[in-house]
Amino acid sequence: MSVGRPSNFDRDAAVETVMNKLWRDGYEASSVKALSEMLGITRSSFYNAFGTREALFEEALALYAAQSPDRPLADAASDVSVKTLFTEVFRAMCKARAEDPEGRGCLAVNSISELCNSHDELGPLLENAVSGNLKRIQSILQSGVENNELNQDMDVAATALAVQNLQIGLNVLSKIVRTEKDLLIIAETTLSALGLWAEPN
Amino acid sequence: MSVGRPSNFDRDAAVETVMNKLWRDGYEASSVKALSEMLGITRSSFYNAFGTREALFEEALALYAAQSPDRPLADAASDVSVKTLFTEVFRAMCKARAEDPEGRGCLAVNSISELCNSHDELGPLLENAVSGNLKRIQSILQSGVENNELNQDMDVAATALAVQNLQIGLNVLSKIVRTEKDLLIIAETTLSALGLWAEPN
DNA sequence: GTTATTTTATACATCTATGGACAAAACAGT
DNA sequence: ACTGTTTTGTCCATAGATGTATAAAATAAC
Repeated sequence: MSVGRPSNFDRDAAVETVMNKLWRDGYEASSVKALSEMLGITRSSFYNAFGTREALFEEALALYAAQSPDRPLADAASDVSVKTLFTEVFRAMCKARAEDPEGRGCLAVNSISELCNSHDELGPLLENAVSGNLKRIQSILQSGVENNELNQDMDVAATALAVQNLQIGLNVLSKIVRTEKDLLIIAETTLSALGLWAEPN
Repeated sequence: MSVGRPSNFDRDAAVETVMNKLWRDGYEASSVKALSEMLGITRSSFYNAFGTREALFEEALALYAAQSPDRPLADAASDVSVKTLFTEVFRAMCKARAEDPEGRGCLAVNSISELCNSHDELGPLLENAVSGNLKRIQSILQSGVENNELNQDMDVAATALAVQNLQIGLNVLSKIVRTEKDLLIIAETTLSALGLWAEPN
């Protein structure tokens, strides 16, 4: 154990707890007071352990990203089928969203909706996450075109935007459309139309 | 003028002011105190004039719906081209979202993201708005199939969900994608793929 | 001018929320 | 035991937020 008085709580577990609350209730609805009480610590310990609420948000978002259903898009090997990759990722997304008993959608998308163009620090952070996501989708599509898996005429930039839009829409709509079946219909209909669905109809 | 002491402010203008603040900052970030100060009235007058914050939210949302770019979907005549209708509505949406200097997206979608599955009264209200929207899209598509304008094989229910998802996604993404051109690319790419874009490519 | 009505103004009590200050507590190392 | 380090607990001052209660003000109707 390191030097100094030992901490009274599990920091990693705390970040996860906070992530789930931010996911459910949003950023502004999660005050330092509320978070501290939920963790069973004083605000004093909170500030000492996490610095600011913004900093903790960033930690929670990083944890979320590491376990998000679209994570395979981030570390995509170049040898798998592009259609299969998208199909599987959207399948996993629909399943995860439908299985969440609280219907919280996606922490990142929720935060974009709440904070972009209104929070000075976190807004730009989320914008960067979105443009990073777009670049990954685009480069996956590009590799599919180069592999001859996708149509040579595909407008990669346009299609990437459409796929990202599908992703964001699904994550919002999953708060209301609560069955995996209906979410899958959205994903399959749109991806099929874009020429990106792996299974034969 | 009616009986009693005359009001000190323009109620209709107040609802519009509140609508714009809710649009920009969201529901929870718009306290009765903040709204009252913004309107230049006391909280006393606020409660007297509007009842509760929830009630005022409903008024603001109704005002928003009446001037929203997707309003043509609500009062669609049955004799216009379905493709043209969707194309024009999405064109107008892209234009409106890009032109908003504050990048606020859509009040309804923002509120769905913030309040669905967390606010007891407004959550269900927004859910109903979404399902009403879906029904309108669906009935427009249905009329297009019956008019032989659209493919007879079209899965109307699935396509309606996909269109609604496009709509919701665009409204969120418009907070980050700030040019009308890029928003139009998303709309055109997706609607074209779904067989719902009016112009030849 | 009196009455009824409605809005406005002020006060109240209570709770939330923030962030810093400072001392006390609990450890590791020596 | 002593030192240095880190966490904890407590207090502080200030501001935001809510909803109600009560009185005062401003009008229309009569």
